[in-house]
Amino acid sequence: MDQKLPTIKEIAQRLNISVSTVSRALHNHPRIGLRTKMQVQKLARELNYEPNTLAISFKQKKWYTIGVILPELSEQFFSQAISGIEDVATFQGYTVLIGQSHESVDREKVLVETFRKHRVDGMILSVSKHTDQYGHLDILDKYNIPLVYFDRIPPGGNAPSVSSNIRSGAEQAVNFLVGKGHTHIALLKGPASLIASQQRLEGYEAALAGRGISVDPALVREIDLSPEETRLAIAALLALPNRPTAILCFNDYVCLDAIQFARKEKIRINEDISFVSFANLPICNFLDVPPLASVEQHPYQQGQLAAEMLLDIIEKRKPLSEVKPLVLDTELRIF
Amino acid sequence: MDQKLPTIKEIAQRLNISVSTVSRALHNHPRIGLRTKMQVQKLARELNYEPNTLAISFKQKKWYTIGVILPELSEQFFSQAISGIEDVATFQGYTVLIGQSHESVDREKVLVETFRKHRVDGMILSVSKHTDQYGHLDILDKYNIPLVYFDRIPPGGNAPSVSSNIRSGAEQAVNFLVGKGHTHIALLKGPASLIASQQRLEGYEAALAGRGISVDPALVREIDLSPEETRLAIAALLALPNRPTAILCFNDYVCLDAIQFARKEKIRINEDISFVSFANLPICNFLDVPPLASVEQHPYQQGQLAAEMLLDIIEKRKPLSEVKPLVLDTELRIF
DNA sequence: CTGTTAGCGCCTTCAA
DNA sequence: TTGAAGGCGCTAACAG
Repeated sequence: MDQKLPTIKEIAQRLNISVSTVSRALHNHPRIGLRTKMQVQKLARELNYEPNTLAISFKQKKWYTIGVILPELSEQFFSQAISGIEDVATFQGYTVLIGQSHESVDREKVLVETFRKHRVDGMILSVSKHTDQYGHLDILDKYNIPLVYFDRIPPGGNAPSVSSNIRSGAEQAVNFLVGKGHTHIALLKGPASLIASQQRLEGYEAALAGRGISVDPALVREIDLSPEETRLAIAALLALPNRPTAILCFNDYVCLDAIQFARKEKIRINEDISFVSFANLPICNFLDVPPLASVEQHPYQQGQLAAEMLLDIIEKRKPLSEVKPLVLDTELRIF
Repeated sequence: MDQKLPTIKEIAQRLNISVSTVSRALHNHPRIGLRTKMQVQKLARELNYEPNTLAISFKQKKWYTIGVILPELSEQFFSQAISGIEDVATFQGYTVLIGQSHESVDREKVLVETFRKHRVDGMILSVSKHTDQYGHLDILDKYNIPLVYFDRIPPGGNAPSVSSNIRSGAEQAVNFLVGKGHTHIALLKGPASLIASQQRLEGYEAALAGRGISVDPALVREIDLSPEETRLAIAALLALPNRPTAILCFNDYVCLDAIQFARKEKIRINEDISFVSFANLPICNFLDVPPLASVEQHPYQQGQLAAEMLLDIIEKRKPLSEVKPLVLDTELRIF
């Protein structure tokens, strides 16, 4: 039983030298006797010495850990993102604490508090879809805990963040549909609390305007992303005197729900009504009738960039004033 | 800027008492003056005092964190599991470090080492599908770091673990198919390194034997779960003089791949060949032609149980000798 | 080149 | 009921 791990103190005693010498030898300090250095390192190896990270964290008031709070890991968008975050963090010697808000503001608050109390060095967070106040996040500033928003970012402000250019993504999608001859295009936009909802609308309107098509407000439905509201929205759209011939969905999950409901109403998918959405999740590849196209948002890369941004701040490689929100271009994946 | 967080030392100074008194007052130590206690707690509240978890971790050699290593979070089975783990851990005051092996043994090793060096209090791990040696895991014993295997458990031994009764799940599935009139049932079993592969085979054979159907070895294909091998297996099965009329797939992802390939070969899904699989992932609900049935494995609950088991060990609520591998019953979800 | 000292924040004997 | 002292493992400023 290696129960007790060796400490530098032990090494020092065995070698009859001081702990500081051991510490320096272990760190390859320049002005240290070659002989002693060798001795120390040899013994350290023999004893299987490993620095106690807990002690180091304690001393340096830094625990080389970042906290990541995402709404829902079973959404592939977020699970791919966490991979990107994890890879970068690991590479830079950090570990990743994970927490899911499950779209609950309360859980989000609790998680932020927990991570703060655990003194993580920084956080990456996608706000829950119900988050419309940000006091629990602003507070992190006071504690000097850097925060990078990921994908779902709060309105206004220019806090550090990484997100995709949803507006142009929506334009790409609508232009694609118009190119296919559609003029009656509906939009399932998300809840007002997510600025990405507004951005979808802007892109949608801009694209239509660019093609000289007027916006029919009846075709724009706000939903909370739940299957139920999606169902209602689809029902409402189908009940319209002149139905849309295409629907741009908030994301692939909404799209799957929408397709399912539409199918129940005997709509022939991508014939009677064409579907286009956001995210381009792997799941789409398994559908026999996927949406016509989906806006790729590169979650893995976004995760990487968010982690890099956060670590830049933590390690002070960049002054905070130089850290700008990062907006990534999307591209339309056509099936 | 609250830059500097208050410490008990500060409180002590302001109140002209000793740190030990403060410490005790904060902990509601029995023999402490009511007046002093009140004073201390009041000031603590005013200063927004919060114990430094880093210091406490350091002192107690315990950092109230567990490490979880899973193959792939974008597989819903594992992302649901992590939710269960997270919920239990959070509830008991622990945080969760996450790492994905991405099915690479090397990454798995690195993660185990990283977490060990970070002195996590315990780990939960699903071995990668290529893991066939366990030295990197056995070593944790020496360091007194408890480990609970989750779902993918190593052969033999009775290390603490939580997994489903795959054998009986396979029986359920095969019986279901036999009930539908199938006698020619193929099995896509997984790699030999996963004991769950063998368990599938056992259940498959037992069920067939029970129904008086002889096992045709040509119908049992070992695959590594990659789409490519799935494709080859399907091709091989279709090339058989008398094709199977049903296929039991290793899990839903394999099943989706299999269905996709079969469809390309003009097979009518669940008519020419019926498909049944394991996991019952949410994704199945979005398929217009899902497998006929899928063996529900309750990943969320399994995650919870694994976390509870691990925390029982960590907190020594149970002697290690009493911690037995836990095998959960599955149930067949019919679509 | 190496040793001594002090301290990070907290808890826990041991004394008073 | 309270205080003083020591120590967890490591680093770093200050001395030789």
